[in-house]
Amino acid sequence: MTVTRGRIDKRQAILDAAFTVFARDGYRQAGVDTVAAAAGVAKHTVYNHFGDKQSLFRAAIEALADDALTRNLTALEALRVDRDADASLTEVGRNLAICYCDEKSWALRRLLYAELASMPDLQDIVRSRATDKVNNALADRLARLALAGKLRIKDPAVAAEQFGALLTAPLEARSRLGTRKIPASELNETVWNAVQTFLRAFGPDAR
Amino acid sequence: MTVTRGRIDKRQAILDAAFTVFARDGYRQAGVDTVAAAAGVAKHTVYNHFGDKQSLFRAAIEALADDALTRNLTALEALRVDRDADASLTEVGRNLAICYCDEKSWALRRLLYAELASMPDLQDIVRSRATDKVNNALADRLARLALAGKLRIKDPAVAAEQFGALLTAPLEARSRLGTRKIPASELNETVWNAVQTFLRAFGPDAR
DNA sequence: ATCGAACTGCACTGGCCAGTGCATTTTACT
DNA sequence: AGTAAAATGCACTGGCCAGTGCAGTTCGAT
Repeated sequence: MTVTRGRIDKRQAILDAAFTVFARDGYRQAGVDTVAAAAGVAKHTVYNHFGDKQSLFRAAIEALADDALTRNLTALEALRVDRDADASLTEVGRNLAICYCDEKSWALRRLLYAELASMPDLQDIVRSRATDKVNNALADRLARLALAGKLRIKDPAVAAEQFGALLTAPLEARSRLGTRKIPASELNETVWNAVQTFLRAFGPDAR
Repeated sequence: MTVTRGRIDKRQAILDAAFTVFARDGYRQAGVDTVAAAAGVAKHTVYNHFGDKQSLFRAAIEALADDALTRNLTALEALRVDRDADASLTEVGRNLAICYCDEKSWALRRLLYAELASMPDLQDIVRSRATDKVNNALADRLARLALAGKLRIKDPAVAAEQFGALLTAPLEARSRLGTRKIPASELNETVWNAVQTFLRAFGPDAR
């Protein structure tokens, strides 16, 4: 049915395996042999599809970024004008926190950080494919809440930046850069702290 | 005068060179030969002092963390009860921002992130030597401001965490993980944004 | 002046791994 | 059934680098 189905399947299998192995071992430590084995594929096949190790890595990062984007955009959908700001922000906060603490997200950030020096463009790729879009979407939704009189916001972009900051920075510290799983109660508390502070600063009756 | 002075000097030279080279090339990519050359020392001397590459790396990280601690604690000294909260917070914010954006700080975070998987204990070392102490010191000072009626804070630890979040997360994004130098005007603006939001949430006339 | 510890220069081993070549087999499509 | 593209298995090269061994030199202390 599908054209060259076997080929496409293998490509995806390699991509998945590459992510798993790179996330576990890191880019340098991971061997192409290991990736091939994890994908159930001959090493040659990997090279046939991706040319060299670096291209494979890039492809894996890009796929990961796209995946993160859709998950984050979905998380934002809980932020609606027709809802109570407090409850809505809390739910979005929780959703975003869960995305942020996902094992895949941590792996992506780790790999990015680690190879920042040797592949500086990777960061731009991830930013333009995921981070920026999520921030913009969040700013858009905050702007609508502000228009509806539910928030007092001068610059939606700054507000979005700070909402993200109040969420992610504490999560980063508390999860110890992703090496510790945050218990649900602590996660909820962190989200609650972020939302409370955000609302004190930007809520409808903020000074 | 000093016992085995020559030895101590070499040790420090190696440590400095190790930091420079590791920061530039990354732990894996950096060669011990390169470090030795940068220190003006024979490779054997490096092994005499530090045993193996990993121990050298750990020692360099620890020295870096200690250095960061003292710089950050100094930065906090601008936060005084006898000053205007706004001006005081802004100055501390600026000081901390400068520490955070320092090339050494970025190098430390990068190396930490990159080797997180292979040396998980490094993070604990850095946290206990630097991060935690800075956060505690900040929380202490905020508590004194609160006692003096200049801030409305329930939990100083959370307030400190969030002040840090409002500062560092935007800086991380805007400097693109340290690969871009933030112009002074933008840095000031970021600090100002953070302080304004913090004061709206925790200022004396916050709701 | 002498002794010993620390340092040097150089050559070498052993392991790791990206990437290649080739002969063979499987798969997809006609 | 036949064909070409894709995949496989395996052996191999070449480069990189941590760590060692050794013979000789410098330096600080007594």
